[in-house]
Amino acid sequence: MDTPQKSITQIETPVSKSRFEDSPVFNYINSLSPIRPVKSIPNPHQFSTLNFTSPPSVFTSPHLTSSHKESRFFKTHHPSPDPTILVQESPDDSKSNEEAAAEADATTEFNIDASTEMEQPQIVKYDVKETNLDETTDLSLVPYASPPREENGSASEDAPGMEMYDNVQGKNETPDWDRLIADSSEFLIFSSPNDSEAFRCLMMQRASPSQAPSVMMPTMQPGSINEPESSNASPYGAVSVLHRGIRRRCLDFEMPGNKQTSSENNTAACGSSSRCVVPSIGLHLNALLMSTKDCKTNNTTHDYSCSEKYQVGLQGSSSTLQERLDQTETETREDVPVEPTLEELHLSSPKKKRQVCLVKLEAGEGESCKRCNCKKSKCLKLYCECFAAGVYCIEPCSCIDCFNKPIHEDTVLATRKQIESRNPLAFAPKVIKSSDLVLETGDDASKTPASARHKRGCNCKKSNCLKKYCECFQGGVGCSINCRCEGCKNAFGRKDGSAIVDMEAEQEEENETSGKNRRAKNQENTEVYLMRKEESSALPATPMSVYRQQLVNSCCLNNNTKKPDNNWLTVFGGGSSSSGMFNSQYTRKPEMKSLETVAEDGAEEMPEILSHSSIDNVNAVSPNGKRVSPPHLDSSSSGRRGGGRKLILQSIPTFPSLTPQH
DNA sequence: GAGTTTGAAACT
DNA sequence: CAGTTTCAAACTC
Repeated sequence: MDTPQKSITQIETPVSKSRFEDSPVFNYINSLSPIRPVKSIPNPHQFSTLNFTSPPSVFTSPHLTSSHKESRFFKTHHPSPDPTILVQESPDDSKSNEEAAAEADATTEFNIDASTEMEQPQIVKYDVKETNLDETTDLSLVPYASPPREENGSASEDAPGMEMYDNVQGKNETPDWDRLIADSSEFLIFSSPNDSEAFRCLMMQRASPSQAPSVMMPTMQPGSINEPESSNASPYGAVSVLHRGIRRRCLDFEMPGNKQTSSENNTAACGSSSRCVVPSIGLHLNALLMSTKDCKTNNTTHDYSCSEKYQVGLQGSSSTLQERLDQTETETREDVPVEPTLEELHLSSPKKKRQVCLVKLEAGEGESCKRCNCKKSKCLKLYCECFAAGVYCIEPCSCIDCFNKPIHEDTVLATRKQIESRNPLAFAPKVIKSSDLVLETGDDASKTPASARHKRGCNCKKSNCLKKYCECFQGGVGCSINCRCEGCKNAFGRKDGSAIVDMEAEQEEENETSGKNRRAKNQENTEVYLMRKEESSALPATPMSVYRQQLVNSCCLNNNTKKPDNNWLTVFGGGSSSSGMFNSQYTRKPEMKSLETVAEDGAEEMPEILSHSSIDNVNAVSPNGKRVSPPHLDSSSSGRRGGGRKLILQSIPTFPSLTPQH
């Protein structure tokens, strides 16, 4: 198996690059398109600062194979242009070459991960270009990838949103049409940034294929590791590097509104709890699968929500990107006031922050709000929710002696690696949230516990799986045969396979033996349950579903080329990488075919397919051996199969072993 | 907010 | 692999 290093070497080698560009295929492709290849800006320093000795991806995780991170790397970079950096840089072309070079270098550091030779030059070019963005440009409006386009590109009118690129980007560059198209669709996501940064983040995650590795890796640049996070004033070369790690984290949670004023307080925004509102992308697919709930929840409890605008945007038929852009910008500015409210809500006090988070979490936003309170684990154990979720601890965390920070990257990586070696699935989503539609369909599947399952099952003894102590319950899924719980009364589905119980009945039962407080708590649980149930019914209508599929697709497809083994992890972006910090989601169009083909039931189907498969495989490959027996919880699956839904397991990309291939 | 309970994670 | 300890979240008062 090719090591990333190998690939990198190949890629970075000028010879390799030129060879590629000179290849008949390349020439042929060029001849077919009016688009002219953009030569990378000659930059002698381009790779000079590269540090190829950067720690093995923590995330060694197999998905890190360079072959997977490439394509959209620049997107990862782009969507989250460090506002700080931008501010520091000259907004116009007056920027000195030196600065540009420096930026290019910084970018290149990121690009180490990239392995697509073809993109190499473009990446560099883009980034250099990026520095020329008018600082007044709302970053949120800048497409992840702002493919530079050729000066006289004649296709501008044909491609919606091209004007946008013109406005935002400089010219002279060749657009990568494939990317443009893809980006356009993604860009639409931002149609209403304020409506749901969660949504946006989800997409960012999706659009940040290399996020996983890059999350940590890029920040590992020498000299940056020990750089205090507050060192905004340091030369932006270092800052940019440093901030990349931070930004990664911030990015995921950063709210659109923050972006707006990013030039002023972007740094602060990084520490802002506002991020916490958003489902951290890249995180466990659980969050993705529950994402529709996010919208629902947001609609009722927050100012920003998933509105139909997304649908409009997604459909992309009624308005051009530019229009969407303008609208978005307007909306973004209009919604600015919302931010403070949320901020207040979250920052007023740690406790409060957490509470809000909890609400979110309960609503299914998953790890996005992970905030720990670790005191002894240094946030380097799975006890730490942040660490477990694959995200760095952030300011709102109340942890003590925390090592789960970008500056301790090495430690984090090492620890993570260690944990993964012990249990490759340690960082995989605990709950494989499948379609909640099961509750709705009414087919035999509904007679069985939710198809979603806790990966390993719970082991509750006293909570009866009715409290959040129970991971199944917390994950909003029913207990399964995998669970070793006692007295299971999981409202989402009992271990014994009985149908989802009526929460109200359960409630009554509980109330009879509980005091008021307890009743209130149960009410909370009930709400969670009901919300999820509601979500089920609304699932098909939510635009999120579309993205869910995209996300899932990326997750799956990205690992498509991996060796067959551990399908489950493949599905989830590769176990460890399913989490924000280590997540790797790539989009490889050609590889999407298989899954798309499978997804005959539409967007909603994908997660389910994956989930089912996942479940099967999870148990099959359970590293700790605790749950190696084939799951029998698939009575639901079979039921669904009978229901006309095709679950083609073999179509699911395989998953590479989490441990480095030898 | 302090203390208790709980069950996963880690350890032996 | 089972038993025990540690840990931090969830929960209670």
